[in-house]
Amino acid sequence: MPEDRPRPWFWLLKSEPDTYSIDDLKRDGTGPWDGVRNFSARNRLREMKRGELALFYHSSTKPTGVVGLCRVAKEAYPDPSQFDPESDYYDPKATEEKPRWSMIDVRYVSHLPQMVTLEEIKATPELGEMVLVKRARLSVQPVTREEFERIVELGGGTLPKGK
DNA sequence: GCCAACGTTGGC
DNA sequence: GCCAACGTTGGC
Repeated sequence: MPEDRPRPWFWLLKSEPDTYSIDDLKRDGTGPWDGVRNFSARNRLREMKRGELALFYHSSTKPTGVVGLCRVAKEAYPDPSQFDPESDYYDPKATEEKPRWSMIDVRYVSHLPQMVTLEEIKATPELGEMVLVKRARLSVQPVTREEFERIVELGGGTLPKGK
């Protein structure tokens, strides 16, 4: 995707629902997106702008797929768990002066009326170039506007207006 | 639970 | 800077 494409950009965020589900985010209103320990995913987090929309994807469940929408509530800041030796996400190479890992906050927007499964996405020709299909393991991904809108449509949802 | 794909580390 | 070894993700 060209870097000069106009804002807003669109995103896909993966979470295991056993860890943090769309229902958890709905309950919380705004939630932390932390624990990312992969450099490309982190770099994507750092590109995300407040107000931009993301597809909320449930991974490692049956079936996997997009279940709803959220938006960036707070842009990237240092993930405190990297400094905490007690945390699963502790990184001994990170220091307060030179943090390695970032997190964002996201705000709940909506559930899609129907989940859009990975199977469905793979079966939709216009979605064949999605990062989700091409680089399955990346947990924070860019999505084109067209892909975003197509998935919302497949899920029977409506595009949220404004910020 | 398996295992393919792929990201990261570290020796050279 | 390459690449083998190793670790992790995530669909199935």
